[in-house]
Amino acid sequence: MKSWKIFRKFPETNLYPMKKVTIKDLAKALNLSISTISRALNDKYDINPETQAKVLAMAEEMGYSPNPIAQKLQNKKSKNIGVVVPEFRNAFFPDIISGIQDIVQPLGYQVLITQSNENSETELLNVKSLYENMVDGLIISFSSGTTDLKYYQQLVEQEFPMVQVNRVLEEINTSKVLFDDYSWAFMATEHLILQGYKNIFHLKGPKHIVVTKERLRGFEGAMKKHQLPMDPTQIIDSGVTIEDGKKAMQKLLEQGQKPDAIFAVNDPVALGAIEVLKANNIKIPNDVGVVGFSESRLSEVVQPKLTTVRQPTFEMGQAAAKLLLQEIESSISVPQTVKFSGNFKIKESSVKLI
Amino acid sequence: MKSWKIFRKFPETNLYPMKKVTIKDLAKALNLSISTISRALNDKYDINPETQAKVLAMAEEMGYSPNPIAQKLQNKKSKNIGVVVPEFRNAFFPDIISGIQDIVQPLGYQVLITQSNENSETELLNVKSLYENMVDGLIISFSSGTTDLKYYQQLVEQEFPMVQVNRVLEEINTSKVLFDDYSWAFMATEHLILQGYKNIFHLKGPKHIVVTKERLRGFEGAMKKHQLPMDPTQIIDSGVTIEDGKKAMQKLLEQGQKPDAIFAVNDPVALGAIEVLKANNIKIPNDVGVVGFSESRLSEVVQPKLTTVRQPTFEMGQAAAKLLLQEIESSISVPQTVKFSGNFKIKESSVKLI
DNA sequence: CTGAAAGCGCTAACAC
DNA sequence: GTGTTAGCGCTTTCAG
Repeated sequence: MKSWKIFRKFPETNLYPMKKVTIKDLAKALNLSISTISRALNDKYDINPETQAKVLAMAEEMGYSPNPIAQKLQNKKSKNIGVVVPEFRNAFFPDIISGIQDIVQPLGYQVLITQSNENSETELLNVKSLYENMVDGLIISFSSGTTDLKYYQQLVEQEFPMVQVNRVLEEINTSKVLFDDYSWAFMATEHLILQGYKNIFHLKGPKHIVVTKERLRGFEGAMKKHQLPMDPTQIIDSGVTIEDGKKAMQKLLEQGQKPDAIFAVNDPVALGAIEVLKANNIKIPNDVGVVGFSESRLSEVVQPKLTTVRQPTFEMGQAAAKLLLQEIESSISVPQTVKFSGNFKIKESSVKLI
Repeated sequence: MKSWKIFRKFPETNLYPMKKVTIKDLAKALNLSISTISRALNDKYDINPETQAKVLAMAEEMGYSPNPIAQKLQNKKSKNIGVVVPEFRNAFFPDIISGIQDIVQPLGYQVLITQSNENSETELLNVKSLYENMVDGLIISFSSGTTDLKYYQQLVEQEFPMVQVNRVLEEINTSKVLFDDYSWAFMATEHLILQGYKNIFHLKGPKHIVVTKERLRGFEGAMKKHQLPMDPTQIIDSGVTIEDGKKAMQKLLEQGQKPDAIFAVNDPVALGAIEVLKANNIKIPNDVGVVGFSESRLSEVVQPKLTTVRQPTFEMGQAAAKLLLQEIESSISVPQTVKFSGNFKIKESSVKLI
């Protein structure tokens, strides 16, 4: 077993490589007690400035750096925050994470990222591990299939700082950062309607995800507002990947359905649909208009360019981080919900050419 | 300051929520010494099976789970492994991470992921934090600009388990997991040549990255083999993003250059080039052929579909994890280099239509 | 087979 | 101002 315990002494320098230097070593070197060292290092009020200067100098010289493990054991605080996301194959969560880091790093917090592959068990393991490793708080976005909330509920009861982003579970009472999926799905659908499309189909995402439900609701709302006939067959179960989009579109065509527009739950699904449409020689946007919902950077690349709702992922990450820090650093904290707006990128896929 | 110290007692259950239960509590409950408890929990040889059974049962009942922080402080082992990547906006590193998790999780290791945004300072912070938090080993892929290797060299000297993937630094003597960029760049270029393209340009990546150099070398090798004239102006400095590709292509056209094919350092750059070509009404593949190098899932989406080299990212992650575990769990370990092969996806962008 | 005691590196009363 | 001491939760000698 090669382990941390191996520290070879280098005769040339007579130094142990890297941080073997502890507070004790400093104490010995300066003929002071370890508590004095600790006080100096932590800039306590009851330390003689001169002593402190000496200690700091020596610490520098000997390359001292504190052992965060020992500090955690003592303080029950780590200056680490944990992040749990279901996937990062799309740009969505990576961007959120960047936003989190942007806020948190300047304040000296370290971000530990964990990915659950849309698997609830892995997710639970990740959360437990993060928690037991004493992160000061958690930013979490749940996997699509998570139903066993016991552990999470316990964390909440215990007032463990936590905020949910995007893949939110209503039942868990923490601060939440959301995108206003309803309104923007409404708008996206309305855009199609205003462009003259009438027989609009929605390729729907996984059932239990709130985001999915909201986008569906937005779709239905817009259809209703404009009194377009709507039939359950216009809502197609799909998923979140290009593959899912392909399958859904394929099935739709095989069943002889004739949509004149598609509102997809997200961009990858929209792209899958586009691919199938193109393969079947159906022209976009003239035969069929398509609108997506950004979760990736794909919309810019596909031809025709995809009309889509852009979400401020980076800012959502920032918001989540701010809420979490607030909760970590203050004793009272009421769960808040922040809902973000996006913007609508109208491109070729939904504007008929004359 | 809300902190870990807050544990409210729930009168209904008379239980402290979650793991407040320590080895001590178990000892008290069973009237045994803490060392006996520890032995039982750790399945030591010198424990009475019956005692052990009792302890285990009680641990279960009281919902005991060990405090990993305390264990680390004692053992200097954490069953955590740290991962440092420069970015995860492309699918490349996420896929590698999935591969790592695939190997490591079944063995009870937890993966701590860290992202440096191509920033060497953040990278160093991440590594330090991971190291000080006593991960058992590190899988690292360096940022493009990293030049200060002191800290990393120290880690190596200290025989801290470490393996490099993809963004490798020659000077750092650890196991390495690589893709055979040279051969596949060679092959990609040769493919263009065999398709009849002659005036082939290479959109090159960032200078100091080995991967970039290897792909350039492959390009040059193939050109030389087929005795195609090659001029320094055929090698264009670019970057790694779509934007970089656009700029490079734009500049190239503005300078009046007339390539009949492009070999791009990666897919995003290829896509950028394609976009500019299309905008200038240059037909792909007939006027200009394009080949990329997969680092994303974009190649499937663009039109025309992009010929590209696919890298076995998941497997590379697995390999890195295996090497690292080997190093962690055995005392002797000679740095090894594993070089992966990929496969070549020939699509529309490089096959002239007749 | 089990218990007592030391110690991992650090912080925080409590003395002086 | 500084030193002494205890203790965070755990593992590991060392006795018995």
